[in-house]
Amino acid sequence: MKTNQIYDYIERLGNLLRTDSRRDVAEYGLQPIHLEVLHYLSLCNRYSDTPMGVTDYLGQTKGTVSQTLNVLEKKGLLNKHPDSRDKRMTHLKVSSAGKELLKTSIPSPLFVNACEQLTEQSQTQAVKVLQELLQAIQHSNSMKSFGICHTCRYNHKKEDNTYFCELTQESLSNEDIQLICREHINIS
Amino acid sequence: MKTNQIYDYIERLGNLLRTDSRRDVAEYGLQPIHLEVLHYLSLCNRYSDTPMGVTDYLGQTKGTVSQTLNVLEKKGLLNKHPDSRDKRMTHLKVSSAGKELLKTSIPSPLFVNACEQLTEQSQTQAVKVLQELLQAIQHSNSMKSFGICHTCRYNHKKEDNTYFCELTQESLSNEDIQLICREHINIS
DNA sequence: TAATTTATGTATCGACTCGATACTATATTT
DNA sequence: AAATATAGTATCGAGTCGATACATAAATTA
Repeated sequence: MKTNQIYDYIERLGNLLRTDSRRDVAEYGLQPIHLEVLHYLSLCNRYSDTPMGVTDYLGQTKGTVSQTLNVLEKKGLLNKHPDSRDKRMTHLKVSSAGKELLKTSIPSPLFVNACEQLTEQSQTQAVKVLQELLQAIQHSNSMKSFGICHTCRYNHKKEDNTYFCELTQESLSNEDIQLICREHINIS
Repeated sequence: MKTNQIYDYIERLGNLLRTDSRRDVAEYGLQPIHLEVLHYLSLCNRYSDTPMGVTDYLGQTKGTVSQTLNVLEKKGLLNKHPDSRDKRMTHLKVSSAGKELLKTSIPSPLFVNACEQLTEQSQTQAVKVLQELLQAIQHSNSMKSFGICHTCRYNHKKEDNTYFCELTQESLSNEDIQLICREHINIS
């Protein structure tokens, strides 16, 4: 069992990335959490781009998330769009300024420098191992997985090469199925 | 290049661990950062157990660290010992209550659950890959490595099987060389 | 030796996160 | 139609964090 070693490395890496992120976004008057929210919103699908989606993903309370979103909106990094059917819901779209910020800050320059030093083989192994670890954490603690449609139980490929979600009963495009979803449940 | 994928996984894992840690230590009236400080102090050697050591490790300002340490001292999780030679310095020792807290909280139950699901081979690979990644980050950004003596340029094994640090010019015991050091510089 | 510079650490302030609580409004269920 | 569940907001207090200013001790230099 190498639990301790692995934990220490993950904790250390997470700390370094967070510290670096703090330094990086300070000039925009932002906090690490703001960048993480934008990052999530840039990756998730239309079922998941709501305050509750962010709440589930980041594991904070909805009140906290509400405040964070207000900051992002005031800074013009985010736009709110009321849902047309369910008037309780709000969809959150990253603005062009927000996308610009993400482009320069994620992945952090610190991290890009480092990854370039690794061999292609090491990188492939890293992806595999990290994915395995993340899935183990999510599965053994019955957490939401926030995966993409490709690995989701609800996703069906239709004869015309488009996709269909059994949960929402909606067709999904090729772009759709590459986004992460808060309703995602692993196939296996 | 899998930079984006690897970054996303590390960020996600770091977030999950941090969120879990927040929930975990809340009942003691603590924050994630407090546990991280205690964790560091439980792993570092006598050259590194000072407020400046913590400052370098966590990448915060010394003012911030000073406050954090006061909280830990007030809670009885930490004791301060003035250095006998250099009167500017203070050594920080985790108290027995602090050690007890660490034992139950690190690694987090969430993480232990997950690691037990991984094969021995996966764990070995994880350690290897994460170590490689961490070293790449530290090296390509000329950061301090905070490694243990075994991998340090300053460390020499003597004929009687004890160790000697060329930097501090002091003998080191078998226990000493398993602790992390803020002066550590990789051999290679 | 004396003066200067550097290093360690503390104190205080303002901006901000975060959770808790209370609240409104809309959907859904009974 | 009434009760309940869901999505989101508003506000408060405790606490992090960086910046600035400050005190003391050590190291360097003149």
